[in-house]
Amino acid sequence: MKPQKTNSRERILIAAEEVARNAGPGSLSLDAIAQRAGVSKGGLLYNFPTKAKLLQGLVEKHLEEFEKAIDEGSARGEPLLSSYLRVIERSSAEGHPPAAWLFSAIAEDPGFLEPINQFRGRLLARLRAQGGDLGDLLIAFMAMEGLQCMKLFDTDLLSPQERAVLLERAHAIAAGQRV
Amino acid sequence: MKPQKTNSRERILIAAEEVARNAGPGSLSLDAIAQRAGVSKGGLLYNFPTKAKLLQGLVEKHLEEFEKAIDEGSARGEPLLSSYLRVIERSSAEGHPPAAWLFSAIAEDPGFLEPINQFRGRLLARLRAQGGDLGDLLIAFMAMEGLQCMKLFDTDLLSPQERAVLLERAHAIAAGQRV
DNA sequence: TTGACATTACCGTCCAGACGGTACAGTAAG
DNA sequence: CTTACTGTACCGTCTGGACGGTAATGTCAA
Repeated sequence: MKPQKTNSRERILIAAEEVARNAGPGSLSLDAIAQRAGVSKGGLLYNFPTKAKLLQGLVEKHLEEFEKAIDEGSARGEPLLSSYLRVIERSSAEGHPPAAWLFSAIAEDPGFLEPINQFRGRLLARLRAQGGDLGDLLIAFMAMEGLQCMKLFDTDLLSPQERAVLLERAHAIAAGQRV
Repeated sequence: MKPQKTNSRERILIAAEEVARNAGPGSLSLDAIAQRAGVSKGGLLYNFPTKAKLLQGLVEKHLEEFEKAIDEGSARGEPLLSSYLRVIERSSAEGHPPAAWLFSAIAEDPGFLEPINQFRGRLLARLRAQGGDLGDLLIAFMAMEGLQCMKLFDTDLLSPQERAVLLERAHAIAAGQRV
């Protein structure tokens, strides 16, 4: 036997995302996740003692990845709004998996939204602190929220050209920011 | 006996919204809805033969209300974007119940999003047809989508002043449209 | 006017299945 | 001896939905 140490956690988290995406958020059961992860149910519950902990793990994982992606650009001296824009842009363009698991989490307990909302609140606070025209900032920020939301709902209202126009406009606004 | 005819349907729909809001989207069970609506489970299933039909009823009801609210302003010669803006504004300001039931519906079957997405697609098409600067239109539209999404998640990232600034900006953009 | 019957609009109970979680014995690697 | 599991068996609960009633209302012929 080859116990893969604690990176079973990662496998389980990824399996959960896949199950939610393929079988629908309503079919995100522990059995299904365990099977997909190639782990016994006992093993799953060894890593995540409850379903709530597992969902929390999903939320944290995604928040960490998102933050890392933003700080990456920020470290390169990019304006924060531009970093945010770029991350949204990339995840919006790539066939990135829509976070179907989020719907499971919210259905289970709307409290899972709190860390996400806090994260978004902190991000907006950092943006506000960078100065520039408030109206410009807000409309660009909210438009990006709208884009992300569209992705979450797996919709594509905008044509590629339109998305390009929108992002160009947002980038122009971001360029007006002080770094 | 006083069978309240078909307006039991309405009562059930409203009860479902309340249950989802109060007990959480994960607790939206037929029993809970029936109890809240003051109807037996059998009675509920008489009006909505399956849970899916009930959720479909919720989607349709909301889409109808939304469309009515928009057309109301449109009939007064308002630019379409302004109507849309006004509806979002009002529902965003009022302590309007966040549509927690939507999460139940999506968890049950992501297909429930389709009529909603189609509706939004039609709305955007109508907006495009009105002319005006595409970048302006898109950024205002997406910002409103973002606002609506925030409401759905029951978050309030923006202060009242900020929301005012945002809406003023959006209205300015809408004013540039031909009627 | 009245009785017969059909329809409508519900009631209340029951059930099979799924789900989260527990318990526990075993096992292989370090 | 501990860590990191596997595998199976099981439990209590909840849920959607099927089903068999039943009272009020509507219809229509005699």
